[in-house]
Amino acid sequence: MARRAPQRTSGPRASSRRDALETQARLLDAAGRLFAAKGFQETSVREICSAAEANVAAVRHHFGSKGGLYRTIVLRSHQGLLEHDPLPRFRDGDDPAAALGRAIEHLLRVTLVRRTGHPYAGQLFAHELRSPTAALDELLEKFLKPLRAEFARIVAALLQDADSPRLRGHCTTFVIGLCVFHELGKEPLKRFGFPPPQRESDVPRLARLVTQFAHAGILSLRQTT
Amino acid sequence: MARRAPQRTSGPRASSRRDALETQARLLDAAGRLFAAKGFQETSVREICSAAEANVAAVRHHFGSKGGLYRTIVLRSHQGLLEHDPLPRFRDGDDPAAALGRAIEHLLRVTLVRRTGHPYAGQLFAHELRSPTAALDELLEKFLKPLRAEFARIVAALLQDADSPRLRGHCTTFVIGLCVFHELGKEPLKRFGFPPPQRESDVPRLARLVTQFAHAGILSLRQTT
DNA sequence: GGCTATGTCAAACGCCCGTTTGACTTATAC
DNA sequence: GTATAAGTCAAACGGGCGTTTGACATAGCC
Repeated sequence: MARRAPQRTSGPRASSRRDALETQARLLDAAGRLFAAKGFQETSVREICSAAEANVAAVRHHFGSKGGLYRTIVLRSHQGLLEHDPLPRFRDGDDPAAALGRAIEHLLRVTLVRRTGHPYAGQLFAHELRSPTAALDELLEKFLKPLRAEFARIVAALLQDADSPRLRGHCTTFVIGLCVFHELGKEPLKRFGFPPPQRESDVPRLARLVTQFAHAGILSLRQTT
Repeated sequence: MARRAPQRTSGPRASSRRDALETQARLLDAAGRLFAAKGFQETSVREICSAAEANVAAVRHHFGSKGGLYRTIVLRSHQGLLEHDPLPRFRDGDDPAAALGRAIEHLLRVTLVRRTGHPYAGQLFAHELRSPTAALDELLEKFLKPLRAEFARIVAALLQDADSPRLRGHCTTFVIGLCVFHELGKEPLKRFGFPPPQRESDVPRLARLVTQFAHAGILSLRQTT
């Protein structure tokens, strides 16, 4: 059971606190990129550490575990999202149609485009929608719940007298689905020649189409049987 | 390196061709259920064989590999789908609004409800949409492509003079997204208190809402800027 | 009878996974 | 100077995975 002593092959390495922060940063960067591209389950610790030029034990040392690293990334992405792209608030008296347009453009943007401050939030979020894990109810609670509530308020204003919990719920699901499907169904859409926009500048055009479509849909449900 | 001889613990088992078919059937049944519930990657061969009361080697013997078993299941599900729930065809002269309603109800039904003849097709399809693998382009080609083409023809008829490849493509994506999102986003929807219908009898009501919403949305895009 | 093909089984193979170990190096505190 | 804490590293641990092995049992055929 005698453990062979590790043999130093290269020269001595620095190990100050500053190096530690750099290692953490490299791990966060590589892991964020890989988790966003392939999801938690499909990304291995060895893969992350290889990309980050770090030792596998660094994950445990700095983040406790693979899950801890992932949680850190999701949390920071969400934090960056809140800071750089706050959800536009719909206030009483605002034009609900305009608010719908703003909310849809916002959701499409943060879902599809790599934004500074939270470059992977959209893809991480999409992976969580696809297959939520226990560790990530937090994301649903902190991000998706307020987002859905915001859409629901706009939808309620548009439905006017026809508003009811059931109808509002369905409409809200429809609108969010219209936006999120572009990311969720990205792969099949690509294969059929309709790749969702990835550039900032292409979002408004799609947002206008979705908004017009959704707005007309909601209004039509005011006269429902 | 001497391999210990396997010791028979229970009495002799029959091993006729009829038994073989039964074993295959048990494997297909258990694997279909598990693959549909958890996806290919997250389901292990040992798990399948345990549920099917079969030996792990049976998978290789009857289907070549785990992938072969999965391919068989996807293929049979698609076959059953074609036989039991053929896609309603939109013919020239049909009312496009009615055709849209039929197509939407069809897609919601086969996606959400466990149908006899292909009980797992919808969920298997959703798993493939989430994370397609090379082995399953076949499903996209055989099922999703004709489906999308059918929706596209209905959309084109509804758009009338405003029809263009780009607008038709977007509208088609919107409509399919509206239907499929109920399955793709099932988990979050459940957590927010809006579980998608699982019973046959609940589908028409949702289908009517989606159809009205989508119909109004498409018509509104006839006057686009 | 004997022969072959087919099916089943427990056990093992080889690989990859996340995690852990313990020696080593360095920065900081006393 | 010495002790302590922090960081890095190669190597191993323990377990799950899909797959493979080879003995054994049975069915159909000569």
